[in-house]
Amino acid sequence: MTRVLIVDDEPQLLRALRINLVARHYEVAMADDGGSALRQAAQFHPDLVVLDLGLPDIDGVEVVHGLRGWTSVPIVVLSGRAGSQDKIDALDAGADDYVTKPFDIEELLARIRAVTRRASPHDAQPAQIRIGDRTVDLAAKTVSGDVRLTPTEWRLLELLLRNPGKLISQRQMLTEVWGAGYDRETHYLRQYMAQLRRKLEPDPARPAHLITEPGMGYRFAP
Amino acid sequence: MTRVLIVDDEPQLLRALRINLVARHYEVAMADDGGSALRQAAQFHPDLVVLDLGLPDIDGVEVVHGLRGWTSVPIVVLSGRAGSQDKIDALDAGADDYVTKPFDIEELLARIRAVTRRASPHDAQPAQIRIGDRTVDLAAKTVSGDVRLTPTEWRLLELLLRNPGKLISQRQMLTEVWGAGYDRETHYLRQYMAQLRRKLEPDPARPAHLITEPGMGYRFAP
DNA sequence: CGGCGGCGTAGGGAAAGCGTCAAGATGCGG
DNA sequence: CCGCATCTTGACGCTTTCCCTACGCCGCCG
Repeated sequence: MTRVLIVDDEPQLLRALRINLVARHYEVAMADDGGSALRQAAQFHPDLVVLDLGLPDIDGVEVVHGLRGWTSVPIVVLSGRAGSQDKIDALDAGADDYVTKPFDIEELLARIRAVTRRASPHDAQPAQIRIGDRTVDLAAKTVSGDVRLTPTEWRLLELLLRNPGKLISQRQMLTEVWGAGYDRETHYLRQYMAQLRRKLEPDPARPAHLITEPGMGYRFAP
Repeated sequence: MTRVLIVDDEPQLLRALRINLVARHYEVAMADDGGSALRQAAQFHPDLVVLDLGLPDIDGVEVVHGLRGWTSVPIVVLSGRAGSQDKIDALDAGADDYVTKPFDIEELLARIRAVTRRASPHDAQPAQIRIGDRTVDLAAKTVSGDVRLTPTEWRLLELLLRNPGKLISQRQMLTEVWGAGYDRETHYLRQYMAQLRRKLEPDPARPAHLITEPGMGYRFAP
């Protein structure tokens, strides 16, 4: 299920979008200014952000910058301003698409489908991954043997499993799982890596797949 | 250099786009109907396709289908038709963006940058460097043969490997790895270069790739 | 021949980083 | 309002890594 964060200061537009998206089985979160948008993005971890440029507190382009500092989530910008320079600024700041108001809701949905499809090609690859004697399915969010993981554990595990063999730095893990501003909280990592090892490793005391690289980060060894 | 295939049946628009793209250091190929577009795409292997919907032979949406059958190259559609249904059809066929004529050339270029930026990190293949019988991957921070390096060793090795064949002065190594103020601590270098040789060189006593230039610095010989 | 500067090797103590246990917040659904 | 699951925070041994000192080797030059 695709998770969408809608950011707009007009309640009726917010409401209209939410209804349309929920009807199409999107999971929706909402924000009505730039500050709460950035906070929501860190907490909600959307797969897509629909962002109005005309916000009461921060300029929309700044919100794009703020998001791009730590995530590559697709961003579709809405705006009343139809000028070319506005579009260029938003796109070059890191937005993926730019739609001018008033817009046709069906067109917006098609553009949402387009950027979402482009951003998630990893759904095509086999989602079944073996860790010791357990099997993890990232798409179905299941682990064999009646093991259950919390949302945070899933985000952390997914990040590691999507980059098999590659070292993931502590900074990257912290910003991608907990959001920007958490780069120093390294003991969150120790805490949750320990949990994952307890739940997944055959011998949690001697991890064979979720490997620590001291001073740098962690690595998933297939 | 990004390779772009432009498909349009109006010679003057074709020409205008080519000039603008070449000026921005894109590599450009052109086609003026659907058939030659598909043929060109197969031969030229573009990183981006700019596609006019109104072609003399095949409908543009069919061209999108034809391309999507075998490639995921980004497609930006141009069209004179501004109706929502046209946009939806093109986007759902697999296009990444839809621009209605007449359009501002700068806006088109910004949209080209946006879709290219989104698609390009995909073809990033691991940069592997050979040292003797070992293979080093700087991105994944791995060395073949179960060799592990410490953070300081990685910083030092990375500096040398990113400048193959080039002499790196002791001063530069010390300031970049240990920070300003450590210019005199040359014995740190001896210490860690010895470690790297032990871990990477086939015969650590006779280094063939991590080479000392007495009194000056060190050099990586590929 | 003997001092000297630059280099390579070895080992030990200090510090930073890590794993673990445990308990205090927090949020959610009943 | 309470209980439960989850997320934070704190404290304490243990391991890895880093920093530092000491020593041997080699070529150069007086």
